[in-house]
Amino acid sequence: MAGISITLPDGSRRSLPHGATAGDLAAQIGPGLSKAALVAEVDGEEVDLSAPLSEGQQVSIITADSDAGLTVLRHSTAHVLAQAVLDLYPGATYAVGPPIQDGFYYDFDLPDGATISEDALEAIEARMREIVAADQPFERHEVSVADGLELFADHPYKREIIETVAMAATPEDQQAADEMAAEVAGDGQISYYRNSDAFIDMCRGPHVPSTGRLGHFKLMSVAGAYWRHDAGRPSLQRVYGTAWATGKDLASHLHRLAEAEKRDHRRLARELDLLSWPAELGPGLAVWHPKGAAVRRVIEDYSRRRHDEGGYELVFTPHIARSELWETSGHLDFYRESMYPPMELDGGAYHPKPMNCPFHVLIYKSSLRSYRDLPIRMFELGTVYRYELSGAVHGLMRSRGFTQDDSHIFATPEQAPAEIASLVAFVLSVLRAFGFDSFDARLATRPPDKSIGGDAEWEMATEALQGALEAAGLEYELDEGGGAFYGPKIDVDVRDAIGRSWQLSTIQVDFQLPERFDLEYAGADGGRHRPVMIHRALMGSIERFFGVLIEHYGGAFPAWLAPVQAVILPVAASHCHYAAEVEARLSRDGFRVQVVDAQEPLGRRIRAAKLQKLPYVLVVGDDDAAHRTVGVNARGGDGDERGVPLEDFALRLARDVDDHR
RNA sequence: GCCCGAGUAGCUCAGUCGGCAGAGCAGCUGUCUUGUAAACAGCCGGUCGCAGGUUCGAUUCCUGUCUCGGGCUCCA
Repeated sequence: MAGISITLPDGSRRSLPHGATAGDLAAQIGPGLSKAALVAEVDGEEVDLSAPLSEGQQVSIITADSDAGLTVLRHSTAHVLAQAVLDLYPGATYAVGPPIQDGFYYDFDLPDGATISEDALEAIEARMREIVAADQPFERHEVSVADGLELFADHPYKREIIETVAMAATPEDQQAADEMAAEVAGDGQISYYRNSDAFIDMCRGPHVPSTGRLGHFKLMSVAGAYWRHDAGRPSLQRVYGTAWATGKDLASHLHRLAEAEKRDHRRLARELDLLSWPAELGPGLAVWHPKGAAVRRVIEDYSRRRHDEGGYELVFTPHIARSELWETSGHLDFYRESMYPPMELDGGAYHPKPMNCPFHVLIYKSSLRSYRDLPIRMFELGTVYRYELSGAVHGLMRSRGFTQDDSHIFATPEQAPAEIASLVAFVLSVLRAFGFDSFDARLATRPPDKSIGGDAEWEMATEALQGALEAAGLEYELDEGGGAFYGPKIDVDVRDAIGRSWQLSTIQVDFQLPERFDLEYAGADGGRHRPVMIHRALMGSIERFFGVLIEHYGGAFPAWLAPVQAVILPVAASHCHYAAEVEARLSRDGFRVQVVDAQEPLGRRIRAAKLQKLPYVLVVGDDDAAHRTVGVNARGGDGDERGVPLEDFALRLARDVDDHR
């Protein structure tokens, strides 16, 4: 009897009877794999386990251990969510439900504008568990476009997807169609999955064999979302969920979320008295309390010092400027909706600045520059104001007023590559100083449609950025066409202590502003030439950087950053005098220390200090006063050290600060 | 800006099916004088986010509005 022969990922071959499916193959390989198998990859394409195999194919069985398997699992769970919602809300219709990071969502439109409340999630989840318990098969079917339209006659969003995919006429349609194809099928056929008499969903697939394979999920939240991202289209009810391969993975994900919530900088900002957002100021505007300001000062001082050492010159510029400046710079053209409106006075219109660049350009233009002067590196902690959508502001991470650690480098085209190369190293060095050691970078290249500058310039700049990334040994993603219209850029994200990614740094080459402001330098040939301008924000904004630092450290700042480095606790009132002496001694070296007098029991004061997450609690009593020592209780240490000579502690703290611990 | 949800003491949160507003922590005062994560007692503390409406009466119901949270969009 003739069979077929297929190849496994390890290169080995297997024979199977005609008509055998990927599921049969998994079963032949072993019962463990058969049980774990979710879908298969056949000649590079993911298919259902029920798909028949044919001669000569490359087949690998995908389980939930892989990202691909997990994605399928989440996608299938989204289908179960849709089934449950359509079941529980008669008349509801569904839009799209893709897998996303950590889980999935599904968008619904409920009859009469009804909404799904968070309280309803429990009931939906319960229905989902029934569907899982019923172990319904995901059966794949394919029909023609016409039949598909009929099948989904009651579901306008699905019909729209079919129509968009099937009838893409213009390139715009084609783009929309490509996006939606992920939800459907291809090749003139509409694929859908049926997992009970009552429920079908259009989908390209593949899916797990049956709902019984799912189960480690949890519905998380409800939100509004527009159909096809368009504010003019209906607003849908989006239900978010998380799904994992095992209960253990799910539990650890939920644990991570709980940890992240504990680290939320808005919560810690209040608990540690760092800053607040008075409603009186308006959204996205914070006031820095003394303790937050103390940390900010360390951050800024460090930044200034590094820039001094790096050959930058510090500048200051005002917060508002005439609208003419913003016309010249082009901001009023392409950035107006993010700018605060003008203040009219003295016959002029003044806008708060959304960026510092034009000011630095004017400093450059204040005199004729020679090639001998270049590169000129200007640095400013420049506060800018941007009108962010009210729904977009988020603590320190997204605010309406913030201070950029902003640099603009003016260089000859020949100097630009070396400048860029040193910039990447500079950026990483400063970020590392703040305890970040894991980075993700993106190189964004020339947009295909419209951009300014010559091909040679773009190529030079892009190569320089790329070379800089490689020289720094930084892995990066290529964002083809993702650059600004005025130049290519590198964005650097840092990973924090619990693995989350934050965009901080950006290095952008700009061919535009030098043109717009007609910047020149006198070259060695005596002729006038156009300099290249490089924008660079390293921390991005001091506010966001501080927010990321708070969450990275969970509020437990290393000694060099901590707003209070040590609190000094006299055991009893009789030790207050010595405590003051210790305070004076440590303050003399510039340390940030505080005495808390003995009006409350020692244990209570220790607890209060610990809750403030201070690096050191120093306890001083009779023995210490007699021998000029301190009792040292270090954060994270096991227990306390008694009788530490005061001078030794001062040295230890100094070392911590030097080493950025 | 849009969708959903929430605003009660400085903080975390109860509560009022429309009828004098509650706790813990924090703060203050007193007692205690303390050696490594919460001493004891008492006190203060609220236009129940704001403005209208309905009602004999609104913190509670309705409308509007502001702020916050989760999303969409956008971004440092």
